[in-house]
Amino acid sequence: MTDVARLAGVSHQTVSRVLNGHPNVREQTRLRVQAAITELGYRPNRAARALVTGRSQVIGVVAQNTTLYGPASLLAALEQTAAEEGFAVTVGSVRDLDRVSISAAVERHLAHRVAGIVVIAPVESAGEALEHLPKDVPLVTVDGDPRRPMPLVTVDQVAGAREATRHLLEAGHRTVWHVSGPADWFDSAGRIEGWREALREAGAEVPPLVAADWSAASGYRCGQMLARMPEVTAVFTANDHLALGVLRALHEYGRRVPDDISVVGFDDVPEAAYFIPPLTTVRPDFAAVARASLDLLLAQFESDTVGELRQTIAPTLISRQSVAAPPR
Amino acid sequence: MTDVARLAGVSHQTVSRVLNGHPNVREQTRLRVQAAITELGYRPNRAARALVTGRSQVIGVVAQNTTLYGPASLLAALEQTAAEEGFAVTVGSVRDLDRVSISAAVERHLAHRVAGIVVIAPVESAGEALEHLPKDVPLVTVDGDPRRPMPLVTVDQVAGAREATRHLLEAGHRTVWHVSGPADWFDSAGRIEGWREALREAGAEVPPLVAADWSAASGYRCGQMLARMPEVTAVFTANDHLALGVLRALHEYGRRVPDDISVVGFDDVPEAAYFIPPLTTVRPDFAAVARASLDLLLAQFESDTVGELRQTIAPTLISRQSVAAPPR
DNA sequence: GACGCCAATGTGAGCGCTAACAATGTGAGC
DNA sequence: GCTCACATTGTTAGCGCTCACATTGGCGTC
Repeated sequence: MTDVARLAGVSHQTVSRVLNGHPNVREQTRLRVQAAITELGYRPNRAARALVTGRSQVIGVVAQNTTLYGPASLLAALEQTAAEEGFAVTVGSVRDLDRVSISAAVERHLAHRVAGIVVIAPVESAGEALEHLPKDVPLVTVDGDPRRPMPLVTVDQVAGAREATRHLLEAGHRTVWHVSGPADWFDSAGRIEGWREALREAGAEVPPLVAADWSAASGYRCGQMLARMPEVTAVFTANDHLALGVLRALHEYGRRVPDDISVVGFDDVPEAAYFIPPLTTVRPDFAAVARASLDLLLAQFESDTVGELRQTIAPTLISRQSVAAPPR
Repeated sequence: MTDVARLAGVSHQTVSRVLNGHPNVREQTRLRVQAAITELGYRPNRAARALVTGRSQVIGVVAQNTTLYGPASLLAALEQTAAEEGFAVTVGSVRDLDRVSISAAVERHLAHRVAGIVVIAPVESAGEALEHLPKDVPLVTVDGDPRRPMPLVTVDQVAGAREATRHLLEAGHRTVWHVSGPADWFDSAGRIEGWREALREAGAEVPPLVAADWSAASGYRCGQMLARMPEVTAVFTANDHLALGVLRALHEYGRRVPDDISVVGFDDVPEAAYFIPPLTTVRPDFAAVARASLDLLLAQFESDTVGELRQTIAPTLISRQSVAAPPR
């Protein structure tokens, strides 16, 4: 920086002002400084800036399994959005979403003086951890516990599930079965709730819940059960991979989709359109979630609004060929 | 740090020594300092350390589309491995893998004074960019151009493809068709090469290449073509999503898998075992790739071995039910 | 007992930057 | 022409840490 200043014939402070887009710099000076920067290939040291300002232009993300489609998409969207705002993103993935692991990951981020933290905390066990975190950095939870008083962005699971279920009822099915995600995920809970609500609203009978995890494997096992129950004509699965497993089981038992049984998934993974048959599913808007999360962080940077701030992102039903009227 | 020093009754330098595990500190002193750290909830400021040492404990990753299964898995594995070594990972995703975008992403990482950079550079256009990068930071490419003299870690695409093809030939097929990935990806090129080699070695006829991209959609379109060609009895697709598209097309045209046509994929995505039928595929070892990449970086930290260092990770064939003998 | 050696600790400087304030220059207004 | 306000630039002091070197004390050696 000193070199740049010397070459441009100004003080280092003026260089700093140019770098930070300070208003009171003469146009001519600015150009001279920029020329010097280019000529020397100067690159500001963000570590030094972080030291003096106490905040780096980095946002920390805490997530559990960034291999799953949902978290991976969200992470990518966050990175994209953050980059647009001039922030870098560091990932702190975590083996389990328990209190100790989350605290450790947050501590790691704090040691780097990140400007803010996004915690993807979709399970029960994460909730408590978040309340006991140091309060000295803006924090937003995604898919977190709706009952806790923290800045939170979530996909509207209830609305999505309700829409999926209603879609099946409107196709003429008397009721809809649900293969749910793991019991401790808020996503599961929300989807179950939406499913139940839609059934109740329509006055339909609520069949027993079929509990699974998120994997195609467990979907397959549940599918083997459902396939042998002739009264099952419509299934809403908590995600697309479960749907895939169900589809395969139904196929093996010779039950045709959608002729004999209709299936709706959740997530709209890119290959859902190429399942056999193409899957009707619910698409969450990850970009919007990322945008909202970042906005909530940015808002906290400006004012210290410790907020009950909350954003809910509505998902969209994507209609394909896995839904039809029930057999008569 | 000063506070900790005062509370422990030592100098700030001694605190620093304890923090960095320096040898010449009396055990008793170390304990006193650690007690003070705990009591005050002191957390070292890594930005300050980065400033004085000129390197932060952060590794920058440049990648294009971290939503795809391969890159996402690799990123997660890198993060995991880096964490074990005490490094954080920041992601710099990039819209296109051209020279300008890559340079910009690398520059962003350099501004943060990352300790090293991993570039996931699976396409032709990335190669040139990498040679013109500033040399002042250790850098490793993953899935990059094998012809360029840089530290490189790759999955052995050729070996994987050869194994997949041979597996089909050994099942009795006269030849194997290949649905390839995008032409400018090294992954595609390697898989094509392995496929050709295996056919030649077996003295089998080499059918025309069917070129696609990585998506299930394009697999579906290629599948529609292959389904109508009665002489096609075995297909090796460049990834599992292509296989999914092919499977659906074959299904629609009434060609049974594996009875009429056998299919092998590449990647072993988690749901591949639940395709209809379960997909025989080739599984790359992302954890090993991550490990090797990090080792190559760490090696560069220690000595300034500007290396022709190169690591190739062999993938494994996972045999499921999408392969059988050809119809007679 | 003087000496040297080494382990353990302290001291001072400075990494590259920004914040706060000080010091200039410039033009309008009288 | 002088003053004042304001735009522009410079100066100084750290941010929290590590590095290089200085200092202290204990112990073995001759």
